[in-house]
Amino acid sequence: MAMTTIREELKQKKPFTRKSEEAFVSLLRTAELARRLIDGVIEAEGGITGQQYNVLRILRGAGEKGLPTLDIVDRLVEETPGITRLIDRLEAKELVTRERCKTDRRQVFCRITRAGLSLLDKLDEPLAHAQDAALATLKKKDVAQLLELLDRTRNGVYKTKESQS
Amino acid sequence: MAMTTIREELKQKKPFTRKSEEAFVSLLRTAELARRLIDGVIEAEGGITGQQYNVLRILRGAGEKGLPTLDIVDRLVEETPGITRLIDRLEAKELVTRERCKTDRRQVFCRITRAGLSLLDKLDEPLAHAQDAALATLKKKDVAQLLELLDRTRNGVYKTKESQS
DNA sequence: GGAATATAGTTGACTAATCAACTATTGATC
DNA sequence: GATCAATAGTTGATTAGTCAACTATATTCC
Repeated sequence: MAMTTIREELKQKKPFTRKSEEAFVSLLRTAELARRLIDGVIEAEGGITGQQYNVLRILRGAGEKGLPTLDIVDRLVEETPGITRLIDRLEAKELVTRERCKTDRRQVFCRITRAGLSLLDKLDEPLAHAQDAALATLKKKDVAQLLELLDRTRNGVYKTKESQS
Repeated sequence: MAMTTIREELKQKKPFTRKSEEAFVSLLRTAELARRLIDGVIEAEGGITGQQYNVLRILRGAGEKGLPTLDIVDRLVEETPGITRLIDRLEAKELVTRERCKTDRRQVFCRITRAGLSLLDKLDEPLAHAQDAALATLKKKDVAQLLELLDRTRNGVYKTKESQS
């Protein structure tokens, strides 16, 4: 079966009256499916959630010295106010460690553990495979185009948000 | 300030090694921001969540006879197993009614109320405004292109999911 | 150097999402 | 027409997300 347009997929009788609405719905729907695909792989292979994986990736990128708790939030794909408890869970699984900073005792530095790193290693290949497969029908040029359009969309969303406050 | 690429936005030091990963991250991030923008408008103007709004829209489209509970799930932008309690909340707010079907007593038909319809009416304009504003920098052709690329991405995700099972 | 303010993070209360197990009803099969 | 399986929806238990209030530490500025 070949599902194509967002309208067919959501079984809508009438076409969208506004293209901007159609674009929003399609964007949200596509991202939701992509997220479930990725989270499924992460859960199956690593036993952690997508958010937890995202934190581990950020901490891998941060290296030896780690990162203060709230700096992690800024780098998350999906921001959350529940960062403390998210990291609690990662600490319980011994995938990260926390240590209060000596020069500024308000800050708590988070670091990824050896076990965390090897969990990420284990996930690299299956994730790459799923992502490549999902975008296999898009040519290089198409992916570049998609990236550019998404960049512009984000900037538009930011501007709209600013103009509201 | 002009945030542009996803890499800058998430403060990544190194560029993505795979374009497919970059596309996934950008897609998820962009959709997340779009969702928060839309949900913010819906919450501010209507006092309901984005999911609840989505259900009301579906029931408006279904018309007089309403729709069985589980048929709503298939039409949701973001599927949820919590449909029963989602509709419980809408019923508590008197935005929908439920009635057991007489010919098949397993099914429960959900219908939008007068109050539900007028809440949707109230939201139409501010939502259209926000969506149009967010995509204002994209030309007609760009939006069409974005829609097409998202359609193809969804199909790729579906195929990948199938091949996993 | 002491009061006011800002920053970093945690906690509690509440709401919502998820998964599995369950009830009720209908349809299929022999 | 009794049994077995399928469908429609609900409920309970667990986990996770959200918002506001709070503690502790650091900075500012008179």
